[in-house]
Amino acid sequence: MAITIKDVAGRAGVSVATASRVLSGGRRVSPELADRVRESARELGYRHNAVARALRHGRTSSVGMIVPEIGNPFFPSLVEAVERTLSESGRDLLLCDAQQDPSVELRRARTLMARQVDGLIVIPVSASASRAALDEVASRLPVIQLDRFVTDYLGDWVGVDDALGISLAVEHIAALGSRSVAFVSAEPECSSAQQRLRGFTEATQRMGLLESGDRLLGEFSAGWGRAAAQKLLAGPSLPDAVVCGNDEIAVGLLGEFRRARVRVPDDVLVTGFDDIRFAALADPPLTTIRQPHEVIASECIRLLDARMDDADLPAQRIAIAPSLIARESTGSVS
Amino acid sequence: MAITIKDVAGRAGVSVATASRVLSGGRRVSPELADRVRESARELGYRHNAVARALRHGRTSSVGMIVPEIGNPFFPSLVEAVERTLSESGRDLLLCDAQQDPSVELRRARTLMARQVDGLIVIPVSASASRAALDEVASRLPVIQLDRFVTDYLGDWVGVDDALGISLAVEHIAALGSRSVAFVSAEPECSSAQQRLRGFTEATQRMGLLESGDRLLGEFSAGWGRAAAQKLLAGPSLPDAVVCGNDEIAVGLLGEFRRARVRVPDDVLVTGFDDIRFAALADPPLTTIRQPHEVIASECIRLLDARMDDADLPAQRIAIAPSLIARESTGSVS
DNA sequence: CACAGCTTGGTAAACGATTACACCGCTCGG
DNA sequence: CCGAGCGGTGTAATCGTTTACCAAGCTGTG
Repeated sequence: MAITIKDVAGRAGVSVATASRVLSGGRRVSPELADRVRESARELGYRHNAVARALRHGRTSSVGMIVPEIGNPFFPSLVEAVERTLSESGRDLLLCDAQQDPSVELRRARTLMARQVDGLIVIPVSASASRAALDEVASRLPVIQLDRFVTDYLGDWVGVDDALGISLAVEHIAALGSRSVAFVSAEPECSSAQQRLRGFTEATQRMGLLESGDRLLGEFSAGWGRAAAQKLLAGPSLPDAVVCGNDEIAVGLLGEFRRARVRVPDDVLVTGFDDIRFAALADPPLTTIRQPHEVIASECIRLLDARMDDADLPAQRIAIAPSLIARESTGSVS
Repeated sequence: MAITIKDVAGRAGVSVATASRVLSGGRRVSPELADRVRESARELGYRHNAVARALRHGRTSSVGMIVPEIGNPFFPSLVEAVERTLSESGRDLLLCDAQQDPSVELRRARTLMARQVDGLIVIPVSASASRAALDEVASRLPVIQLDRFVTDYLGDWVGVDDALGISLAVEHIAALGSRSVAFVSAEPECSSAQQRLRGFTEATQRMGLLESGDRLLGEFSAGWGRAAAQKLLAGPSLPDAVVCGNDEIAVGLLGEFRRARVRVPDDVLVTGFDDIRFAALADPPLTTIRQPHEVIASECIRLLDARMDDADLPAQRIAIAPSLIARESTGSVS
């Protein structure tokens, strides 16, 4: 068995209470005893047992996080930012992957609750089907929705202003002279998809642009971007610009356009969303909407802490403005 | 306060022992009492407390994992596979990011130990500087090194056979007629970089290829790929092929070649390593070495479990063969 | 000089679950 | 008819820590 505080106390010739006070800084302890305890702990290689401490305190100093699918290149950067922010206050992250499945998401939420995490950060898989998990958790724990939210669910949320982001993209291509524009995104299953769609509709109307072709809604993947490009190519004429719901779609689309010898940006402008690591490396480099991960993560933790402080705080929804990163896919920089 | 097993027992009119036996299946309990307990638990919305259970059992049913940098696109897929594999046996993953810094890595290892994880999976940041963390942990916990390993460290490891992978790439480009080949990779700071470098040296010698230009060693990033491409372009002549240490480097290199109007594969062949999500979407699609994540993850957990079973098992090093994925960057499929 | 008040240490009770052990009442075999 | 054995239940110890409470000793003041 590992060294416990009892062993440390024994070797130092003090009671466990004193040892505990020295090691986790409760009350004052006389210098000589404190030294003896520290020395003894060092000699024995004592390490505190966070499980026992958590049981006693009723807090684990850990936060759970459920992500729809960690393999999706946008989420790791958010996870990284959250993990870093938490570590600044000495807390750890328990990460779970929902495998894009609301029932897995619910199971994960339950095990995280069982592990007594102090709070939960959820990027919901679905705007509707994730409600069950959130409801169940929220009755017992502080929960913050990150990035995406559940429709009509009254809870805290922090994320990027998706509609604004898309409108930045639309304004950008309009300013470059585009008159007709297509939208390739995901079915409005999660809030991001919904808000981006709404943002697109509103912005195009506001700016008096022609919507060319149907809105092509599939999923947030390069494969869908490819398929959508084929649909566009099969149509009577290409739009002046294609606004994509995320970068993966845009990258897939660019690949298909390239294969079909459609030149970007000469023949058609293309924009993405998220500014994932590879957006700048695409061919051509992708104009996109950047999400400020660090800000989003730190607002998320701030909100979580506020909620932990006061469960009766009114729900907050914090939408953070993204920014447009102009690259060659919308302008001949070369 | 939350509902405890005491509340459940009280409401069902039985002792906590009986309630516990019903709820976590210890000894047999008479059907009527069992029903009463289950009913009472349901009515009260009882959820067990995994912290208390862990303290009692001395096991947490959780595994820690330390990753050099979750933002690096190769790691999330490994994390995903590990998480899924663990969840099959009802265990959770505590994920930590080492921020590419061995001292952060050590701190993370310590907090994971404090949390009493049942085992630890480490992708070491450095082949030398990560030793301290591993030594400290290994004396108390089962540890498996994943993907990378520490030099001369006697511990379990599971990963891909890096040298073999590179030799696959070299043989591939040799078979396509290349006579001169450059190697662009990272400084041999971690074992992957070391093994890939060794694999390159051995394979080129074995096949009698000319090594063109110096080996260009920087870091595993697209930025370095770009810089390396510029160095190659500045040289007297391009090699027939460039073998890259990973996909990010290759993608950066492709971008720079494109800008310089060097045609791939016509003027020069390029290969990557890892088969990250974006490899197939690069321009041209990247020939690369695929790592079988699922196999690696499941072998990793198998080894971890074996180690947990018997701490005295001799150390195992499991190198899994990768496979070559041929795409257009080494052949004019179009 | 006596006593209030402060400091410092120890004793023991939590935290929530599991489980060794004791006990009770039944059944069944001799 | 008695005792052994067994199935089912409760009591209480336990996991490692923190901390409320208590006691003892010391200081300083009226």
